[in-house]
Amino acid sequence: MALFLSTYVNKVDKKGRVSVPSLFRAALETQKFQGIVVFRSYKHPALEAFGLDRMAQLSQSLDKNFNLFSDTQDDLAASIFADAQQLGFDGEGRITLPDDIAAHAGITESACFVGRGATFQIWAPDTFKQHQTAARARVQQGNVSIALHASEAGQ
Amino acid sequence: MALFLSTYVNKVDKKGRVSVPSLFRAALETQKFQGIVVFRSYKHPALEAFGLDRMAQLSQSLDKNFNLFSDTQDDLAASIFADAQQLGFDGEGRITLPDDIAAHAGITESACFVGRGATFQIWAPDTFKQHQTAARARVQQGNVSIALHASEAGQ
DNA sequence: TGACCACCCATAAAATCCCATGCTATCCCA
DNA sequence: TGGGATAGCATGGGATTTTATGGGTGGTCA
Repeated sequence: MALFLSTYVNKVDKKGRVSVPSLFRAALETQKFQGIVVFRSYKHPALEAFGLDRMAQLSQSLDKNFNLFSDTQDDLAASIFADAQQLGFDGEGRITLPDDIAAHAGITESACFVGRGATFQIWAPDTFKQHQTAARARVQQGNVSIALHASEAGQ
Repeated sequence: MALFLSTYVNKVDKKGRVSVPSLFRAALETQKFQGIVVFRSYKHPALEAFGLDRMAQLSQSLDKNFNLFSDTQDDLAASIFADAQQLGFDGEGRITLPDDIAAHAGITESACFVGRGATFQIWAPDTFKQHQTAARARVQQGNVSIALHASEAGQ
């Protein structure tokens, strides 16, 4: 399964193209569709992204557990599928960000690719810097125990 | 499962390369990705490190239920996965420490690899010496419970 | 026709590979 | 037991390749 780590800032050129970081591409190279799926985050001024395989998985899980999800989550899922776009890599491993999607994240000159394990996000660099600082502070203040527990359970 | 023991100090060359101690490499040699994952410690001016397999497991354990909706997970992901870097070994078993990561630990000329069992840490040698001395002093003062607690929590 | 898109090629910077060297610890044999 | 040979490891520097980035071109579809 794909694993996305680290943070990369790449430039967006006049045509709206951005290089997807090489290691992210490597994490997806076993998939049939050479590209990514992107949709607007409902919670942040950012984009959520991952491989097409995972989108198929998400679809299955929602389908199977139809009754288990709340109406809210159901609506969320629906909006995700409606909003999502498949963006294929060009020969150099770039994608072209559609305008509306880029606008939601405030992306203009450069885009920040943020690994989140099984998925990643795309932010405007400045916006992400603020978000990350705040998130790190919250983790330091209280919820470290969860992180340590998960880490110890891992191996 | 990987096991990291003992402490080694190795030099960082002009290009930012450091040899990973041979026994640490041996502990990872069964893994597909020949290299390590490194991220900034929350508690110390040091780096946390382990194999990619362990990171994948951590990702899975956080990801079990397609939890796109949890705030806590959001913060954790932003501070662990986004911060982590995959550093591959070169032909001689070295990694290249990125500047920002090295700066967090104050590493310049040499790096100190500290085995911690399933994981290890990377410190600036002097900083680690002080840290170790301080920890020992706490024990000598009789405040054993605090010392033990600190040690268990991720020193 | 004109906007858009999928390919193709060029280039500079950065990461990676490759080979050489010295040191140390280990082995081997007299 | 001593001393030379040997193998593994850390280290250094040059060469090569990958990556990100920029621009061009021809085809496609409205």
